[in-house]
Amino acid sequence: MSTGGRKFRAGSGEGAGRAARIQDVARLADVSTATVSRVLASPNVVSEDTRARVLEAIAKTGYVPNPAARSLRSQKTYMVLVVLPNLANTFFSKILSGIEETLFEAGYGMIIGDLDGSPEKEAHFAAFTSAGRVDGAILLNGHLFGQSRDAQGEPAINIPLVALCEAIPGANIPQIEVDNRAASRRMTQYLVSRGHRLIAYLTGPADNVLEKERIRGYRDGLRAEGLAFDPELVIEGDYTIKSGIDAGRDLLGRSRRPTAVFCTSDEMAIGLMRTLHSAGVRVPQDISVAGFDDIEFAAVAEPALTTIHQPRRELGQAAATALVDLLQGRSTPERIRLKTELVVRDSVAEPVGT
Amino acid sequence: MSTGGRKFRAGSGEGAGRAARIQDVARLADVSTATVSRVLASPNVVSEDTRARVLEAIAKTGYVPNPAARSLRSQKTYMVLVVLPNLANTFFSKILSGIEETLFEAGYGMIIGDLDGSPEKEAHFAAFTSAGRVDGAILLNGHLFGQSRDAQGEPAINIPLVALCEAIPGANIPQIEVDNRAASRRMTQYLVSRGHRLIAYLTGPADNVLEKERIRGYRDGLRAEGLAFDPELVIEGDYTIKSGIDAGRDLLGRSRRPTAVFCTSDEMAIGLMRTLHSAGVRVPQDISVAGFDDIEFAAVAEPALTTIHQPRRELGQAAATALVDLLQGRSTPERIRLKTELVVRDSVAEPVGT
DNA sequence: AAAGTGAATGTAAACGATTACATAATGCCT
DNA sequence: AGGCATTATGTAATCGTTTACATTCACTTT
Repeated sequence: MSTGGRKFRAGSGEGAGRAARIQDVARLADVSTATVSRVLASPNVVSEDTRARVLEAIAKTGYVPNPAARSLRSQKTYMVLVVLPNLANTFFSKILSGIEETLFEAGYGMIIGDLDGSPEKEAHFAAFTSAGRVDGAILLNGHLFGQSRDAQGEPAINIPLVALCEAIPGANIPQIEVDNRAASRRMTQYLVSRGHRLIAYLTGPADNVLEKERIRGYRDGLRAEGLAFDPELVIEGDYTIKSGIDAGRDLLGRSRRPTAVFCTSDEMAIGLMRTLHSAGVRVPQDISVAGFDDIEFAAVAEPALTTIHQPRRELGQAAATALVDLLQGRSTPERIRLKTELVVRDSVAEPVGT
Repeated sequence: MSTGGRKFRAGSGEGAGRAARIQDVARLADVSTATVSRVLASPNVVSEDTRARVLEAIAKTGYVPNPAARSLRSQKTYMVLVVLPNLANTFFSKILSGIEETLFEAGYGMIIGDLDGSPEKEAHFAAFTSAGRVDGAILLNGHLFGQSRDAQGEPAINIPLVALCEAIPGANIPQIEVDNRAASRRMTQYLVSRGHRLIAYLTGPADNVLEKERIRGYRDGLRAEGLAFDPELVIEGDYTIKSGIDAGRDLLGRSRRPTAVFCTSDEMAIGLMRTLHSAGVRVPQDISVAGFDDIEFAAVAEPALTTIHQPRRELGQAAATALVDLLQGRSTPERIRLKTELVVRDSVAEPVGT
């Protein structure tokens, strides 16, 4: 068979008849379509034997409700949009997994909106959402769809939203996150406790709410230990391995070299370690490196990375649960904070001469 | 504000009126709804000034077509399902990125179906698909939804499908993949060319079509170099870091230790290297390790991993393009093969004593 | 000038469910 | 026995599009 035209939809004639409709079921069970609908939506209101008959007819016909019709009438889509800054980022995969899992159990589908740094895409997903293609959304990007507002001053998007990981300032929506500030402080203090005095800080995008929290934690930790905050020691990255590599170069070019680097993502930490290693600088003997997230690769990096563990799957689950609660008219806490943990591995040691 | 009940849908009264419908636009532009619809679907058939008037009305009302209604009537959803075995697997992220990107440009949304090893989920997505919630699907899992068939013996799912990465035996659908066999052979021969004679092979699930191809390539390579295939040297994993770690333990326990290990995923290779390193076995001096995929972490692993590069984004794009072609009634090649490349880094060296 | 053509638009019937409202049947109470 | 809940079911309007078919009008063509 060559490259001829291809269509997979069943031909118009033939046996493979159209999918069964509610009518077909109704006819077969000798009831009205309303009853069939009720059997599915609120089984308790229809009598036991009718229900049995209908269910049998459903099984026999292989009936599955047409979602478009259902959605049109009931104004629900049973779809949730998950907006994230960068799908290719390892950090998100397990979170997505957790979201998907929970959503699935609740009968919702998940649509992924990968922003990938494009404002055009953001606009698209905003339109997508306001067009009613989803019942709700989980936002991992710290934005509120450009917060456009319609003529009345109402938020343009008025479906349930949940902010995950990154709080959205001024948005009156539930937030699921970890205590970034506390975690960051904890790591900073740990580094100090190991004898470090000159601790560089490799941050993600600085305008990031989450990063603002973390850098606060870093400064908290410094202050608590009686150390001064030095802006020169702060380097801005974008969470990627590459930005870790670049930061490493920057650091190596400096005369006053820190004895430790605290990175706000494991990927950056791993990239950084790569640069250091290639330059013959040993981790942790010459420079200690700490990460944030505890992605799978952190444990198998060489040296194994000391980092802050984020419960990624649980974060996803919590966000999805909150959203589903909202969607089903239940209440949900304003803010959910999950615990992080400092996991000590091999990338941090005492600096020489301490 | 405390944890009270929350609903975000706009209240029934008030200004924030319902979204504009096609009726509203039609009224405003003083045309019929049919004309409005035509302006959107086939602008060339409506006269220039009418079109202008309608477009203005659309802009003024902020009209966005209701997807459920559109879908109900036209029997299209503009949604594509992507089924994959494990969302948490790094290998897929960039593929998904490529798919999403291409789908997005063509005006399609992407729904992710994470199988996560659960047959229950597979059934769910099959039902989901046959319920007409998506126009097509990309299958990364090497299965065809349990190939259930309806009474007529027709395949249960009759929408356009595309198999990505993993060919689906017996399924008459386009396949997008790399030449696994050739790639595997290439790596094997490279290993031999570096002086290895005892090359262990860490495979993914053995019933996997893709793995069957790869192990063939491994045997091809061995044979071409005059070496015997030894089943004892084959270890089965599941692509994860953990299975690499386990395989490492297995290997270390052996009396007849291979000088090189070829792993069919980078994640396994990295896990394996971790175990070796922890046991004091040096890579590549004591044992060489090769991977497959060339994920981001391969380049920054320690030592940097010699591996087979798969064009992941391009694979995703190709699959999405093929599917969109199908969806729009165009033809698409039966099979698309993308090129892999052997990327030589630092994890393979000559064995001592060669 | 009658007939035929083509372009632009309108009319109204689908698409397949949900659900407010109406109706019928049953049992209970006084 | 008559009225009143209560329960089970049916009737039909509705959701917002798309699109087959009909109509109108302005030109050609013979």
